[in-house]
Amino acid sequence: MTTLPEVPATTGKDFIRALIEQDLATGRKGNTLHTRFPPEPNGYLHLGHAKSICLNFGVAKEYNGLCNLRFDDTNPLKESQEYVDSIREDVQWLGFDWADREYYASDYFETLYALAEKLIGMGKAYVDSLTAEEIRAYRGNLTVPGKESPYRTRSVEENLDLFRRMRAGEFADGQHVLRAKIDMASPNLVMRDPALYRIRRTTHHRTGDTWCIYPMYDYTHCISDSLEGITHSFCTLEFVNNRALYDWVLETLDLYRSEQTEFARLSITRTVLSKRKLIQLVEEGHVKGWDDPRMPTLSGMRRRGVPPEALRDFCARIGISRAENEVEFSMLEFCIREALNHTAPRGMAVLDPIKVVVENYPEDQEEWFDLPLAPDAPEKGVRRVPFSRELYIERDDFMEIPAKKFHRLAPGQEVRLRCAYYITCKDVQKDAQGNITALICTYDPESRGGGTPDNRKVKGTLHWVSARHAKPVEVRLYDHLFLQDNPEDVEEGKTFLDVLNPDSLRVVTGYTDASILGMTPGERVQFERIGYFCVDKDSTDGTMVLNRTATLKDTWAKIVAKS
RNA sequence: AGGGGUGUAGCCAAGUUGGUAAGGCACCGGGUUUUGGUCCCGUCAUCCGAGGGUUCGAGUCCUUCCGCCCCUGCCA
Repeated sequence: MTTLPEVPATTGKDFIRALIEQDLATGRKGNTLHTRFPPEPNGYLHLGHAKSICLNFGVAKEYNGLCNLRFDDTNPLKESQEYVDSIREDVQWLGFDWADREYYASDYFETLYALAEKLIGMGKAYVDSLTAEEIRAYRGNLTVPGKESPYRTRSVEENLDLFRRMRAGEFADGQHVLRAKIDMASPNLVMRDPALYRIRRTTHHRTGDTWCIYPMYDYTHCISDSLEGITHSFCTLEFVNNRALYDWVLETLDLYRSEQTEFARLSITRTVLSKRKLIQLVEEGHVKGWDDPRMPTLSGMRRRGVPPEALRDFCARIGISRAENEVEFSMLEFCIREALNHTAPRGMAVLDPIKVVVENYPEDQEEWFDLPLAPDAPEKGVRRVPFSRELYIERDDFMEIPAKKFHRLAPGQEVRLRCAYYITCKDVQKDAQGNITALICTYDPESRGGGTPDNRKVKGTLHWVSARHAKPVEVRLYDHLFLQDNPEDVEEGKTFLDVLNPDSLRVVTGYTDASILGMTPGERVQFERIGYFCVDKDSTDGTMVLNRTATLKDTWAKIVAKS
């Protein structure tokens, strides 16, 4: 028997997985894949990060490699422990584990500093004393090459002395900066003597006041990757230009060559994902916090009731490529429903009640019906729901003058109450203003359980709640935060805030049976014919609060919309 | 304008030595159904940003052009 060389089946895979398989097959980067997820702790993680997390941790898992969690904490002005904590929680919640490989760029400050001195010694870095404005002016622009700083020719000794004194705190913020000596005429602006270190007298959330100089991203990231033995360093497309510097630093310093590969960042219709805009939504009070269920943050979606597997599935479905993209929100919605359909137990609740009086049902009688928790898996058991003479059904499940194809309740029409009885509407009661106050119906005792001996068909099945047993709950109905697909696409003088959806949150009182009250925060339920809901942490002993995670697909609404 | 990236259906996205356009979402049509949910089946690119060329044959090779995105932080 002959063993043919393994030909990596790269077809159908995204370009990153194809790259990995090839590298693993050729041994070009060794035999163990090592990636990292490198967030800056300056905000909460959102859907865009989920794509990166699923990529980095995902490929590590698929190819038997490792993925580190590394905080890119080089700018103490914007970073804080609060963000570190939320990030750790969110990555874990998404379902990934970094074991003991939790690193911080700040762990490498001492090494980074030593390597900077080495660069100076090699004549590859110098201390510049130009002001920030001057540096900007000297940089030139897209078409005009930059000019060299007059301080570019300082001796190694002078540079070393100055740099050490920068560290020692002898200078004011902004007085000096350490720059790489590369090429002020490079067509790639990133290579025009980029800053490596700046002076910043700010307390760092981890290193405290140990340092008053902090390394820049471009210098820190590649070295951190290298020190951790990262084989593949994935980042988004806006860093393509920075790759030249990433490679320059590692090559010049003769360090292990981690390799950067870029992919397109995620954008989704009806939402914004830029950190700046997300912060603005929170700070200006357009939402109630980072974990507001309308936010595209992982904490927001978690609170909304979105299961982590839905997000992982979503990331798998959208794929990875280098083309700019804007994924339709419906794709996410599909993944959420798909995950919830299999896992959320069923229940019944009426959100906009109208009373039904079953006039031939004994006033003092009550009975209990079994509602399957999972219609497609009867073995999962049932929910016992009480039935009595007076019930609530949904207001829009009744039409006095039924529209075409409307097969719910209407005068003279018979419908099924889910798992209970068939009822027929006999009369409509109204108040002085003409508002419907109650529907007088009769039931067919033969239809107990929702079917009849004569196998008579009814066209509609309605959800219901026994009025006497109904428990009020606060229901928060969420809708898109923005009115248009692309919230950034606004006319001159307007911003994304001008297209905020004023009805993104509607709070109503819903009615359900007592079994629902036993649920605890985070628990999910599908209210049949309405949608998926999740118990909110705002729930108290007195009132339960439910967040609507997603509606069910509504074919009837579509028919109505068309006519 | 200099450098870089990218263009396959409404959206995402496969397509790796050139051989005659995967899959998913959405949409539309039909079936099943005690959720107008789920599930099932079917339709949906004579065409791959545009033009020219090479070839028996091109989304794939060559060439010209066009669109969109990124880069002028002591942010990441």
